[in-house]
Amino acid sequence: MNPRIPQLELDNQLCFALYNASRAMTRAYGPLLADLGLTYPQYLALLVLWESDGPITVGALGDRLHLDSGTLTPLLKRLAQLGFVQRDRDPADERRVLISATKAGEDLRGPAADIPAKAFACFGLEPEQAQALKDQLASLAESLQAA
Amino acid sequence: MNPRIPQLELDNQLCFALYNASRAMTRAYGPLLADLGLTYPQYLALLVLWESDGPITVGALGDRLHLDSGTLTPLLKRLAQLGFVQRDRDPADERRVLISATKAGEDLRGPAADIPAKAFACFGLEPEQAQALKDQLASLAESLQAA
DNA sequence: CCCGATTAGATCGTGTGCAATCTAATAGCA
DNA sequence: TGCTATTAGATTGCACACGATCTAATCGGG
Repeated sequence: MNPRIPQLELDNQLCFALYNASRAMTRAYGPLLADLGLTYPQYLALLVLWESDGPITVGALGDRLHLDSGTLTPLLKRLAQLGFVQRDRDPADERRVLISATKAGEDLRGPAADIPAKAFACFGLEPEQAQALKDQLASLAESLQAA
Repeated sequence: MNPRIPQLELDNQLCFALYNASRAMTRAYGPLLADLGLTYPQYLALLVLWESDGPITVGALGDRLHLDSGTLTPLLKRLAQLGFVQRDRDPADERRVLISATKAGEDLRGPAADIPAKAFACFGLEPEQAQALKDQLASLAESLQAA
């Protein structure tokens, strides 16, 4: 009935492969993060906080994760509710809100350190392959953001 | 202050590269699809309908896209509201809902045929690279779903 | 110093994702 | 044939994403 249009077939779409793999990855992290009481985007926010030298603004966090305040504000409020981060107005510039990990947030770092290896075990990839794939994806994201 | 834990650094995470690239891809498709009045997941649903031989159930659509009824039911209702698909109970099995593209939905196929090429132009990749990346992502998704 | 422009977050509305539960319909077996 | 188990979708609740708008605070030129 339908004339085939090869470039529209789902299995030919890089975009779908990416979309599907990304959701599969998030699902794979789910159980690992549930042990810590975190969602995947919350985990990403903590990764940024853990490697930052002191408090950072919502904007800086957003630059790093490519998320805007519409996403981050409620996410950070939930993390604060859970006791993992603090949100304080910057006295030097009252427009800004400084985010920092609390003691409880810092204490998640230890258990979290095991997660990447556990996840990696599900990838079915050699370390070099994973590295190469990561680099290709970073490069692709850059091209897409430039356009 | 913070001891560095390399395996927790954001830039070392394949998961984040994937998450970020996927969102960048969806954003890149946004303007192209807005011309047709579609969101990205709605576009994916139509891709499946366009290549299917007649009406398909919600479940079959979900199998193809790896989405459950909690996501698909409202998405398909919106597509129906827009006039692009029809939802009919299967007379042979009243539990099932058959989804089919309407005339208006079929008519989107022509303009949609240009979209993959327009998107591809933003990838900064050679066709063989894109193909290889797609295959790697499909393989990764399969490993993740198996685990 | 004042005022218009910019900036940082917050808020709102819409549309996914997804787990959990619910309901109706079919299947399958005693 | 009845009854229980299963199945297909729908519904609910929660957490993102993200465009658009709002508000308060700061900046910068005159």
